[in-house]
Amino acid sequence: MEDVAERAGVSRALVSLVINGSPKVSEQKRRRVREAARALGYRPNLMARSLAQQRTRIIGVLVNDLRNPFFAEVVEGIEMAAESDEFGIVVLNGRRDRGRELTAVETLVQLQVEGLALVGAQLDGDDLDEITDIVPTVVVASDFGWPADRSGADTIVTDGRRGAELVVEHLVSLGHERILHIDGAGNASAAERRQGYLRGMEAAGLGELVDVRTGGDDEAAAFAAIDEILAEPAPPTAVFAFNDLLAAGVLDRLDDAGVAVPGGMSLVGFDNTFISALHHLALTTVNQPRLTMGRMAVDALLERLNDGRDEPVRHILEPELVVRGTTGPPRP
Amino acid sequence: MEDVAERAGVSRALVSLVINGSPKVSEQKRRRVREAARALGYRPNLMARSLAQQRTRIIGVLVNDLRNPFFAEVVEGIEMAAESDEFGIVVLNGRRDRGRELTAVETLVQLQVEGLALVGAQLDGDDLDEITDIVPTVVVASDFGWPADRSGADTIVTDGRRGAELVVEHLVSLGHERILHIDGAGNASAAERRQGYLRGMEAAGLGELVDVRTGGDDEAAAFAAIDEILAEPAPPTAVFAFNDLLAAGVLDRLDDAGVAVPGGMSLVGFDNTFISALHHLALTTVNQPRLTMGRMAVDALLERLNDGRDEPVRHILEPELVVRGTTGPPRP
DNA sequence: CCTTTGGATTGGAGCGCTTCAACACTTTAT
DNA sequence: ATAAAGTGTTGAAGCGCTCCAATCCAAAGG
Repeated sequence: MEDVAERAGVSRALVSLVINGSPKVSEQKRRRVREAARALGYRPNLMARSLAQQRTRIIGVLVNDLRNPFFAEVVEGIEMAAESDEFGIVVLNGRRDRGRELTAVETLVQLQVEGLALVGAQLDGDDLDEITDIVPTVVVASDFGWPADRSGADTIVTDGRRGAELVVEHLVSLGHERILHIDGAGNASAAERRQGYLRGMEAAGLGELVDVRTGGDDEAAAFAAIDEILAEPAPPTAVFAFNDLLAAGVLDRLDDAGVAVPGGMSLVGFDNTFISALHHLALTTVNQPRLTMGRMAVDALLERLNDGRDEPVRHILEPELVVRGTTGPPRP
Repeated sequence: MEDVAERAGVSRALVSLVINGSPKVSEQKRRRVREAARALGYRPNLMARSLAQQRTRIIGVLVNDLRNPFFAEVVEGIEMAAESDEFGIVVLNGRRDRGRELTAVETLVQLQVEGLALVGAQLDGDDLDEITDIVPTVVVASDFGWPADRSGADTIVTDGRRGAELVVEHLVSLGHERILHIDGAGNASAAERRQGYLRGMEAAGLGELVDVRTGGDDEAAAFAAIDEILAEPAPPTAVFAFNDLLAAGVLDRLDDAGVAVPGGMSLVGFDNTFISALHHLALTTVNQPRLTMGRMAVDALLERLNDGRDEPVRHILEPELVVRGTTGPPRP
């Protein structure tokens, strides 16, 4: 910067003004500075700038698992929204490990991010509590709910309970009764969906037939559960899986076992990732508006940053059932 | 930091030493500093540290498209490798837009990243050339090749040409002759694979039957091409798609048209993403060792950073054909 | 007892930038 | 003509940290 100033015959301060597009600089000097900068290949040091400015214009994003297309798309939504508000984002990947998530958050905080978006985080309420004290935080696509969440974090979720109810209603309307739920185990959204399933079953008068098995959040997690139920005397006629990835795993296993879908078994996923749309899978699922969620997350953060909002906010989006080819009437 | 020093009754310099785990600090003071830091909730400012230290220990990652699971996994590989070498990474998403890629690189450079990994970048040789002058760069999963790449960048790729040859050989061995290639359009790896296809066809004495159509890199890109060929009098008996995503799109379209796979048409993808492994797709494809690629990318950067290597290096990994269920003998 | 030695500690300069008060110079009002 | 009010420009302080050279102190050696 020194060099640029010298070459342009001005002070360092003036260079700074030009770089930052200040209006109060004469055209002439502006040109000369621009030219000198180009000639010297000058690029401002973002670290130094942030330090001096006392702000970074960076939003930190912690994502549960980058390989899950659902999360990847939420992140894209956040990225696009941030970009339009002239914020940058730094994405860190928790890789499904709470410990890693914790250190990632620590890194982001030390990086001085101005806001934090936790996408599908596995942290617990205490963690969240601490984090919120340090930096404006929005929780996306996972719900700590009350009382776990006594923090000041904002929340952007699709209503997992409602989504699950929609699934059950759909299956019931097709005539299913023995509906199995393979859940998301410890996953942050698992509890909500499980609850929705239970309520849906109750509401349909199927409380007796409730059956929940432990799953997880990827293809492999479903195998054991499916093997189990197929070995039983009266297997369910429909399976509601925690998410699309899991559902894909279920489909594979049913395939192996020679069970037709939906002829022998109906199957529903959750998230409406592009996978479910592949015709060969044509998975009935529940849509979550990912891009909107990203947008809302950034907006929530910005309201705190710019408008000084202080009270936490919860946005609960409506899920939408997407009926495709893996659901049909129960086998006789 | 000032406050911590005061509370612990030491100088700021000492606090710095403790935070950075210097061995030359008495146990007693170390404890007092630690305690003061905790009591005050002190967290070092990474920006300030980097500025003072004149290094960031950050590797910048520019990724072509986060939604493509292939890239997501390469990024994970880079992340894991970086982590084990005590580097952080900052991931920016080009979202398939060269302009965005350019500004992303600019941002990363200004962030003072110590190395740059371009994953599937669409930049051209000139761009790359400029970038390499500024920061150590490794190109992963896309190959600019000579002479486009006269830069000093390192390259980590799976041999796309060889991979494509393997595909053709496999199809030929099954008895196919009319083999169509739907390419990756402007995608950075498209040229290599196209070339491999051409060479494979030539080698099999099928030069006359070569047929390449323009595709892209996601599901939708294949639709037009498939509609085209199905309308022709003598459609091919096998399709080799640029990547798995594209292949999934092809599969969908064939499905719509009532063409059985592999009965009516054989189909091969590329990348061996988890999608191809889904039994319902069971896509024959070509594997790329993603985690290894990430590891090698980081190693390449570190060799430049630590060992002062100066000459560009090219690592070309062996692709591996993964035969699944979408390939079989041609229809009669 | 005084000097050496070596480990522990500290002051202060410096990293590259922003920003604010102060200054120089024009233009306008009086 | 002089004061007042702009315009453009600059010097210097400060952002939070690191790190070097200098200093301090206690133990060891003579």
